[in-house]
Amino acid sequence: MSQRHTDVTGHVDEGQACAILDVLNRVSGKWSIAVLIRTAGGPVRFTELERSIEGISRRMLTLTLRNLERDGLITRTVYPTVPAKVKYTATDMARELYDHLVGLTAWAERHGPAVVASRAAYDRAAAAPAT
Amino acid sequence: MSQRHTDVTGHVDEGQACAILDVLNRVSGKWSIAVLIRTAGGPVRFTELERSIEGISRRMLTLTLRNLERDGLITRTVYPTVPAKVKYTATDMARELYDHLVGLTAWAERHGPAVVASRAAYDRAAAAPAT
DNA sequence: CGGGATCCGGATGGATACTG
DNA sequence: CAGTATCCATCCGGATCCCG
Repeated sequence: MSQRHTDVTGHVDEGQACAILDVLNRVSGKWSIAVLIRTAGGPVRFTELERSIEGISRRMLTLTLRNLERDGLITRTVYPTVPAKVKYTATDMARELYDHLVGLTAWAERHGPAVVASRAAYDRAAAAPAT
Repeated sequence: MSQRHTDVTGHVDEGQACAILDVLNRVSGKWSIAVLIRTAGGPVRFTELERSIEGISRRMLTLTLRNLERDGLITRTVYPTVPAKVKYTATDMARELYDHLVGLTAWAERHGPAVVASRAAYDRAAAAPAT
């Protein structure tokens, strides 16, 4: 993992793809990023997340939190009060990761329209009869 | 899409997550990145890809290429020779995207071990009996 | 050679009812 | 409040056969 992945020609080897794919799979879940965003600013409670994420089910929120916690991207803190209280916070590692993801957003904003257009054109061509 | 997604406090809104997720889903396929890497250097033939990607099936290669083409990330060129010949090349847009993905690799290399460790610790704790 | 069509299994994600 | 358990729909990816 500490070896270089590019040679003098700038060519990239297969390991590169694996590394990228690995981190990608970690956050490519439908809700992972939403959770990361909301926990990056400090501790947030379960219900807070459930209400703010709009559309997420209890189950998916739990699963997402579990996976992120497992990977060390968020920390879970339980307050043993009478009505149980749990807060989640993104770790520094996660915040750093998120910064990189923001770089992707820049790309999305620059080329998003082009992608949409390309897609529309492609679909139109595919739907076009032989005529 | 051209609006800013962060306010003065640095807080991020929901649109941000959608934008990231959008581009993420585009390349999070199991083979997309592998194809992108190989086509970034110039035109590559279908069979070339099939042999170099090792483990990919004809179907998945086709599907991956189709999706990337649809999104305008690769261009497809058909040479109407007797045995049909087709070449694929990553577009500039795709190369730019790939550059951002490389940034994620840096993160993966820095924190990969930590993630693996965290995961192992988590699993060990989960497997531990009540004793 | 470069695909398309079909079938299939596993993983992913959603809805909801139940619980400490 | 913060989950867990269960059931179900969908999608992704693989294998295989067929076609121009």
